[in-house]
Amino acid sequence: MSLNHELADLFKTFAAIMEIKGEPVFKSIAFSKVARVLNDMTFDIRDAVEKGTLEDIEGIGKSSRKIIEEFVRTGKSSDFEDVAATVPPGLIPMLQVPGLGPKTIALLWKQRGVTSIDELSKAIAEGRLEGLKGIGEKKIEQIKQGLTMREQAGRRMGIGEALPIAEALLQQLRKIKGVKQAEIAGSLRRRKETIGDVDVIVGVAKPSDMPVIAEAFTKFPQVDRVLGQGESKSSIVTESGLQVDLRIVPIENFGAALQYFTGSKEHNVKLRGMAQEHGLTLNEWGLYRISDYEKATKEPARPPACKPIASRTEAEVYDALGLPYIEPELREDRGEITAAIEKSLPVLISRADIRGDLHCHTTASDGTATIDQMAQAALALGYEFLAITDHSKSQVVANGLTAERLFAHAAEIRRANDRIKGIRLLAGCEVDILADGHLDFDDAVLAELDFVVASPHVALRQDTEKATARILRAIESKYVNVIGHPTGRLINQREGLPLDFARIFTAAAATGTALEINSGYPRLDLTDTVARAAIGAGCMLSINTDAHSTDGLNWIDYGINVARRAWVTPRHVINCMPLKKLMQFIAKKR
DNA sequence: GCCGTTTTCGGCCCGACTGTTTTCAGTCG
Repeated sequence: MSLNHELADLFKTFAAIMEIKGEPVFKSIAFSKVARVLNDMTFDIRDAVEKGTLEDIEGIGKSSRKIIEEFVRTGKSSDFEDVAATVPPGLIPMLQVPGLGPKTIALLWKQRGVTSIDELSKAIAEGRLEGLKGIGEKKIEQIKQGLTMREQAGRRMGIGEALPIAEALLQQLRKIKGVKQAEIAGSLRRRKETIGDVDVIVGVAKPSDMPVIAEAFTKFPQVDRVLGQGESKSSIVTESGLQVDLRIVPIENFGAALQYFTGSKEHNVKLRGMAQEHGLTLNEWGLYRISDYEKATKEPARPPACKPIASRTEAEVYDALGLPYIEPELREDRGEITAAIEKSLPVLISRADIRGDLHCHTTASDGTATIDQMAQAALALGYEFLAITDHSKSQVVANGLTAERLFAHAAEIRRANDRIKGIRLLAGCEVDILADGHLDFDDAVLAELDFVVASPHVALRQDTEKATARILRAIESKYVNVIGHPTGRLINQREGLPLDFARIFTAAAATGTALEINSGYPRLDLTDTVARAAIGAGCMLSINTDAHSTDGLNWIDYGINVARRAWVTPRHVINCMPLKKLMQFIAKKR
């Protein structure tokens, strides 16, 4: 784990301890924010310590600066250790149990001596929780369920699994009578790589339809169990273990609800702060004048009885706050609100900007489709070019090509290129970057190709120095056009190479080597924050599917999602270049 | 604890739901 992440964990734990100790809530919010900032950061926090610029980073103040400085110097924080010593460490994971919050945890600890999840289970089994003030029978049952849920849920689900499930539910919802509009909200709409649960918003014309729809939703065939159902809200868990929360609102309030539940929480906190500066208040029902809103009568699950300034669409809400529309993928409180105020939001890349795929496989190595089939599939997507990049010889399990087979394959790609009209096929290879940075083929072989992707596949547990030197060496090869899945990470499965990105970016930008956003799930490598730092450093990116079948080419959307979260525009991506410009990009490096 | 084109003090986002309660506390997103 990198130093940044170690520190982020420290601040996260620090914040949790403060919550349990009942310290003023804003203190723990402040430290949680420091944790988030550290997690999102793409440079080494050591750099800021050395330059003395720590306090220039938003969210880091005097206290957290001291903690970070001491930690960088000594590998520990005495402030943290002092506080941590006052609370049993087993209490912190208890915060992840649904239904258990800091107040209840403190109560269980002080009144019943419960100091860990295991002890909590035991205490419940032995009936030792009875007689606590504020904890009744139902609460105990809720905690019990929370404990089993936590065991089952474990980690967050990847977007590649969650999105298809959510979209199927959406289609079913749209067919229910009375549903005027239905959209995915939450982190899934922001296209985060993993999600905790799915939020779906439905707009209705008639309030009387709301409970009917809430109930119909709980009867969908893929529902495994119902967690709760109210007037305007239901919560279910699908057979695949995905929690889905449905909220139903009058269609007039749809935009405000969609905005509110899309988040992120941090983005919304900033927006609501802005609203207040204008004498307005923003909530899930709409944007209101504070004076109107305070006088209005309010009922649960119904909009307040006063006229909103904006509520029908998200665009109206942003507009009324004096902002242009902010794309969901940007709503992470990573500078998008400032950019919106300054009218400098990026025009994000979209599917229509992609002119071709530059990394895919055929039956020549481990793909399932032929050159012709892949070419036809690419044509059907409207592509102008496709690079066929089968594996090199080290990838024995993937039927990697020897130099002789590669030459024959390249000749076949070129014949296909002559035969198939309307698309340019590039004869390429995905060559292995070996552990020491050597490529799997020497220059004489690579010189025969039109296009080269170089990727790490083995030795993915190297330290930063070795791993960085390895990738740098590949970047220096004049035949390498793209570094494929640069870190080798797999979501929820493998950390990947701990690269020193600043050095990688400098070399990639200087040599004209593109860095890949691999669209294949669970790769999605580079990640959003790293890709954003890459374009900030002047690098070109390449968004590719690494498809092993014709269907695989459709995964491009997942790579585009990452790119959009990274503030990427078409001019940052070589797949958006017209063919002629792409060929110039390749030629320039040789 | 952090922050500041009204500021170095005094704010810091908001509502629904649940459970345990007669008016509120805690949790969640």
